[in-house]
Amino acid sequence: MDMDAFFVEVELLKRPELRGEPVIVGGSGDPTQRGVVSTASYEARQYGIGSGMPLRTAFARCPEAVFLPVDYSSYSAASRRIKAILSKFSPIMEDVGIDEAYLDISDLQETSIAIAQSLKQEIKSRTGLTCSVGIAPNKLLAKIASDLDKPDGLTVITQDDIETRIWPLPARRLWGVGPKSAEKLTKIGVEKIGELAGLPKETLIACCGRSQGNYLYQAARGIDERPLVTHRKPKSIGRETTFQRDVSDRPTLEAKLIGLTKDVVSRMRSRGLRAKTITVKLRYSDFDTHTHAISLTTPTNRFATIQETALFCLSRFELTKKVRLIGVRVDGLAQSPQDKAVES
DNA sequence: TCTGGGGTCCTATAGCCT
DNA sequence: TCTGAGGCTATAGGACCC
Repeated sequence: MDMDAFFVEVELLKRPELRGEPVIVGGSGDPTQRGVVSTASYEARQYGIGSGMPLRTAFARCPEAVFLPVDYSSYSAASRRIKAILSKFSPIMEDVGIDEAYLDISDLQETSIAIAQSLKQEIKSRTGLTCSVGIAPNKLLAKIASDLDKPDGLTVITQDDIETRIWPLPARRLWGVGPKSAEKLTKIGVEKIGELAGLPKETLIACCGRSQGNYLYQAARGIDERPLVTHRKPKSIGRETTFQRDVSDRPTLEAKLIGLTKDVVSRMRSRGLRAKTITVKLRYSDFDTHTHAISLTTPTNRFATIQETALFCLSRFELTKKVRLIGVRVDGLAQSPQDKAVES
């Protein structure tokens, strides 16, 4: 299940008079500031505007569009209501970000189509939002199916449909094939998923590496044995921010880093976690991006320690270029001892 | 004037150990 | 004692996803 133009649709619930207009949700909502498009309404997409595009570019393409700031907390609230509805249909649910989920309905009595229809109906009546559903034997195919008939779609794909409906699609439509891999595949003459399926595994491994090569070999045949992951432990927590204007002085970077670190530590604590490794990231004005990391001997949630470590990581950077982004991230997460006791 | 912010996973390399 | 293979961990970078 994949929500349609999710951020935009949630905004339209608050501002119904905007329906039918090109609406763009992204950044601070000010297209003269730095930021990118999170979601564009279907009207805005007609101007060639899509996710990830700089807001300034979107504005150049469609100055009459309505630009709105990202209001993450209201999307989270809507997401929670939707996930609650979904989980009533099947307890075997995998969350995929804020607006997607996989449901395992293998063991249910009703037909898949009937389940999908009532699920769509219930989401629509309870939240006013539409979604698109893909029904298939595995996650890979379900994901592609959900995308074939957007918005408000319902698509069934079976093993027998692979040659006729999957093979004609561009390889880029496979999960895990982004711009770089698509480019590599083009170089060996592959545009469509069907062409991928025509190549020996060794060729794909030579092209894309062991892990992705094996994956592509299976994926092109519609094979995907990955189970649904119903419970996930966080592996890392981070905060990063892009300055409105590039920064060249250390004190400004240090002050911002301390603020970001406070935020990270408070999120760690609220989840009862300690971290072993602290990584600081800088992106320079030319988009060159570097990190420095330090691992502690023992995981901690102590602010002073994490801040000191982050500042030390920052001190290892040479500031020969202006900085556009700074971030801090912690990983090697472990449950805090007292929470462990509570848990067991 | 380009290019967010939250993440996960993979790969390459270097150092250390057996 | 020397050399090399292989495993493991830490680090850095990069691709990708929503």
